[in-house]
Parts: sequence; structure tokens; C-alpha cells
Amino acid sequence: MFPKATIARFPMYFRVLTEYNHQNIALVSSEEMAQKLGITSSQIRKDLSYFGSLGIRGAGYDVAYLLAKIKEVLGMDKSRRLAIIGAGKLGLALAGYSGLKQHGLEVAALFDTDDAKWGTNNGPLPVFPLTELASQKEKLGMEIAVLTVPASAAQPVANLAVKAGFKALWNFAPVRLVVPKDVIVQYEDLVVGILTLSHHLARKFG
Amino acid sequence: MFPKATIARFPMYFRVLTEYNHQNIALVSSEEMAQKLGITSSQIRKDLSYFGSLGIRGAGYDVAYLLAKIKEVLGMDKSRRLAIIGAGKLGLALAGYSGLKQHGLEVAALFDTDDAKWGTNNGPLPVFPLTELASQKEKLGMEIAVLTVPASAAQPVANLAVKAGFKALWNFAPVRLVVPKDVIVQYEDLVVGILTLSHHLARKFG
DNA sequence: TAGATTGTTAATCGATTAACAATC
DNA sequence: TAGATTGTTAATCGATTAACAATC
Repeated sequence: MFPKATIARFPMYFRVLTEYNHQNIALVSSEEMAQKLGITSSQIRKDLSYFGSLGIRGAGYDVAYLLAKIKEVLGMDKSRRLAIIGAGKLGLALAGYSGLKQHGLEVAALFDTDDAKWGTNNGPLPVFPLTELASQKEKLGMEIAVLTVPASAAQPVANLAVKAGFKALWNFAPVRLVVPKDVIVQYEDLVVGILTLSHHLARKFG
Repeated sequence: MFPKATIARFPMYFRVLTEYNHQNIALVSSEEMAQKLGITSSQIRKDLSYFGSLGIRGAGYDVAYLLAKIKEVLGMDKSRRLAIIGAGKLGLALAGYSGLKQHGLEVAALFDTDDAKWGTNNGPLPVFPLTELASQKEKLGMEIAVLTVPASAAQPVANLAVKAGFKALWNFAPVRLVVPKDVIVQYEDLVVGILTLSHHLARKFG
């Protein structure tokens, strides 16, 4: 629909606009934002233009208005609830990650097959048996399933999430998932970034 | 130098080849890998071609040879040591993340300004005062600094890392860092993926 | 040799950027 | 009106894909 590179930059726009908003700056030009973000002002204007004529010629962009628009595009106008499946280190770290809440995302519960993890001992959030995924989804109104399980468990867990009615999966396991085509999967591969660095180091220093 | 999209796919190639290797499969075609990875065989052949003529016409690719080559490209032939700066939830989760070790990356130590975190109580790895960054870098041979600190601390911490001699930074704080041009920064923005999902949900269901 | 699959070219697709008319 | 900055077009750049000659 919209260029995915454009959508990927919106969180960055959201943050810079939030900052301007806190500083009570009412108007900002694409050039000012570009400088701050290290990209071109053309790119910002083009990205925003996909969603209408959001600025004021000769003046810039109204910070509050643009912020509202960006929240709308990113689905942040409504608080989205997440289910984290896999209460291991990564799952628990994400559960406590403040960046999620700052972007209107709320972890509602964790799930695990390991009964030693069930309950509310691991932090402020409850860990439920994986078998309760479907019922808790309805009860707590969760929309996105976060997969922080070992690679071998990812596909079966994805099947359960699909059966439970989740239409969006955020998958941290390095495994291609097979899902019905009305279900979207976002893959998060943490090693790509650091291996890119490793590649550059190897090129430069061996 | 090489297309960054190509380098970003190499970790995926590494994993699929490791799997073939474990299954004692000696030869594999670009088409077989493509099916498994959900991409085109053209793309695989093109990606690999940047690094030489790595396959055997009519036969495919020698798994062990290609694996060695990919490790070399990604700098995995030598174990790279990481310093994690910021022993919060995310830092500790990364410290214990098995995916790093599986890709030849070794967390050697954590650093924090909070004296309550110093020592070896948080797990198998020591947490040092941030003031020891430079001395421990030399002692432990760390090359990559991982920034898991709050946004407000990111730039000062990056300055310290640069002063300590780190030439590669893996930055989880949503902040553009200013560094000398011989220092590479890889930005990791965890909210991009999930906000992309949120965007799709908003489009489809409101 | 016949069959298979690579490596590479050329075409296509998508994303970025420069430039400027429109307009506040 | 004069100055500024948007929104949009066209040019450029980079990445993907199809097709096929080269060759095992």
C-alpha cells in the first residue's frame, strides 16, 4: 500500500515531533526535522505527502496536528495490547521495555509452557499457561502476539496464535513462519545488525 | 562497498547452511535454499556472486565451503567480543541471548553507572563501573560496544565508547549519534517492527 | 553427450533526491 | 507584495528479478 520504507521512518518522526511538542514548538519545517534526523527534507515531505497535504506552504508543519496524523497512521490512536509468548530472558525484557508503552503499546500478559514460570512472580505481569492463549486473548483484548520462543517452537506456537485469532505476529525466532494470508508476520532478527558491524570490522581490520 | 541488503541476508544464509551441514548434506542448489527462505534463487546467486564464483555449475553449492565463506564475509571466522553498556533489562537480556553465541559473538562484560549493579550478582557476567570501560576493553579484547542505555545517556556514553577506542557501536537508544567518521554505528529500533504491525492492523480493522 | 545449475546481463521495480511551481 | 516552504514531478540511484549463455 504505502512504501514500507516510509512507514519504517514514521516512528522516528513520531519521536522528533513528540520532542518539539514538549518544548512547546508549534511549527516546524521539513528542513529542521531533516537536520535533526540526518535525512533529506525531500524525503520527509515525500513521506508525509502519501497521507495528504499535511503542511502549510511557507510556514512548515503544525507539530500537534502532524503528531496526531502520525499516531493515526501508525495505529497509535488506540492502545494496542500485546501477548508475549515465551517468558524467557528476551520475553521478560520486552515485557519491561519502556519504549513499547511510550509508543502506545501495552504488554497485557506473557505465556509459557513451563509451569515453573506461571503466576505473577516474574514481575508486574502475569505468566499464563500457553493453553490459555485463546481465552486470555478475548478477556484481555490482545491483538498482537510476540514470539520469543526457541526456533524449534516458533512454527507450532505460531499455529496456536493463529488458531487463537491473532492477525499479527512479531517473530523474534529466526524462522520463516507459514501462516494464512490474512495474518501478517513481522520478522525481527537481532543478529543482522551486529553481524553487519562484524562484517565492517572484518573488512577494515581483519 | 557491497549492497547492504545483501549483507543483511547473509545471517539467514548462515543459518540455513548450518542446518544443511548438521544434516550432512554436502551440496545444495540456490533453488532449494530459496524455497526454504521464501526468496528467489536469483537473489541468492546474485548475493553470493559479489564474493566470487562460489558454486559449481550443474551441481550447486558445496555446503561446507559456502558456510566458511559466509563466516568470513560476516567476520565470524574470529570470535568478536562485545561490551554491553547499560545493565538494565534489555542489556541483561542481550547478555544472556543465545543467538549471539551461535553467531560467534561473545559478550565479555557489562558496564553501568549504578553501583548497585556492579559485581557478578546479575548472572554469569561481571558488571563493571562505566569508568573502567577503556581499561577493560584492552584487558578483555572487546571490539563492539552495545548501547542499552536511556535515550538521554546515549550520546555521552557513545563519546566514552569512542574515547575508549571502540570503532563499532550497536545502538538500541532511539537517538542519532554524532561520532567520528571512522566509527560505525548500527541502529536498532525495536519499535519499528511492531509499529509496522500496528499500522497494518489500523488499516485493516481500524 | 544430456541434464542441471551457476554466474551474469539486461529489464524491471521501488525508493531517494533535486528542482521548482504552487501557495501560504 | 516578498520571502519562505510545501507538495509534486522528473531524474537518479539502488535493489530485485527473469532469462539465458557458460559450464560442470
